[in-house]
Amino acid sequence: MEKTDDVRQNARPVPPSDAMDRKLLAELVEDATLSYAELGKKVGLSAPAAHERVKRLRQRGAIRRVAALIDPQATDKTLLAFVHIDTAGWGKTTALMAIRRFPEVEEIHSVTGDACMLLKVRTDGAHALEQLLGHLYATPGVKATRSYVVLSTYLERPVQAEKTEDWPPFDVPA
Amino acid sequence: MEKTDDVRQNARPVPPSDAMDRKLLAELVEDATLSYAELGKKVGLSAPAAHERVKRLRQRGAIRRVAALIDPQATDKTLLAFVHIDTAGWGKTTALMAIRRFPEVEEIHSVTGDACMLLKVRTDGAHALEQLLGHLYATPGVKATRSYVVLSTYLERPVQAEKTEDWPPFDVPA
DNA sequence: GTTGAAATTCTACAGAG
DNA sequence: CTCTGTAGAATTTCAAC
Repeated sequence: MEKTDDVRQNARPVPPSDAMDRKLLAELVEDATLSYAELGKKVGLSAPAAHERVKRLRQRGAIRRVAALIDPQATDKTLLAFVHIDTAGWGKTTALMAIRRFPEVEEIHSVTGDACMLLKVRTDGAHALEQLLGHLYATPGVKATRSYVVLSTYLERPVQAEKTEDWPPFDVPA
Repeated sequence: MEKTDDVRQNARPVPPSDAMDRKLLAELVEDATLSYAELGKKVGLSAPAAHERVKRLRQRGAIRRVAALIDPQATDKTLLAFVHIDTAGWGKTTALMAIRRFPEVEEIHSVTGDACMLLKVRTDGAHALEQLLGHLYATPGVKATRSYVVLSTYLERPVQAEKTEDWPPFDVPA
């Protein structure tokens, strides 16, 4: 009947998240191959209703895209590293941004702390990382880099839909 | 007719990558909603051929899963940070691993360098990050943490299928 | 938002190059 | 190993409640 009596949906920078959308997103993050019938059953919705909401989530940009997550080893990306970069000045990032043309570069962030830029890179061995670092040092404005080579990855997952609302007290873990 | 007369499929630790598989993986990383007909057309294969190869890629584990990539803001994850952790000793990571129960934690790696562990976390603001850090400090073995808060993300993408085979000389970028 | 049915699409299986 | 063509099955999508 009513699409929804919540008008916030049209408030442009709207966070597209009510309880049901969260559940849908959580399922789709885990497995985006589900049919709308299966998806609906998991969250307690009919197929057409699930389809309608997912379509909206896509339109709003909440779902950016659906991607196959591949094993890095399948494409010979055996070495994962985080590279901290110290630059001279700030605006000079445009030259640095050129390294995104290398598929080995997965993330580029500007950060607070004792580094300016932070890269996540995945190469086929140490030599390829060296080549990449060579390009970094050849980039105008790059003063120094510090690399953190990953020994083991214990967890690596895409952005989760769930959020911890009520944080438990500190002395709980272990 | 023949499922396949290629026995290599059973050669266990096979790197699943020939030229065509790479192209398929590259397309599926970009958009996994393509039909086998569309996918085949993009890489120069018929639908059944594309289907057969993709099925193999899934069996081999080259394709781990198909996931919806969502906008962090859609689920109120406005703050991204990388947390370096210094621990006392190494094996004590089991207690630390408990923090994976928080959906805010996206990655956990052990790394070389001046830190032992590296976390990628995405929280709803600074307070939630503080809560998370509180749990970290309350974890046995955690000596200190250094957080790098992300100001801007210029690039963030899943593992790419392509690989740079021939690295260009250093003085090319800019 | 739900149910039911029609239309379209895709998947899977033949045989042939 | 790949292509064309077909049959089957699943989905998406539209209708009405």
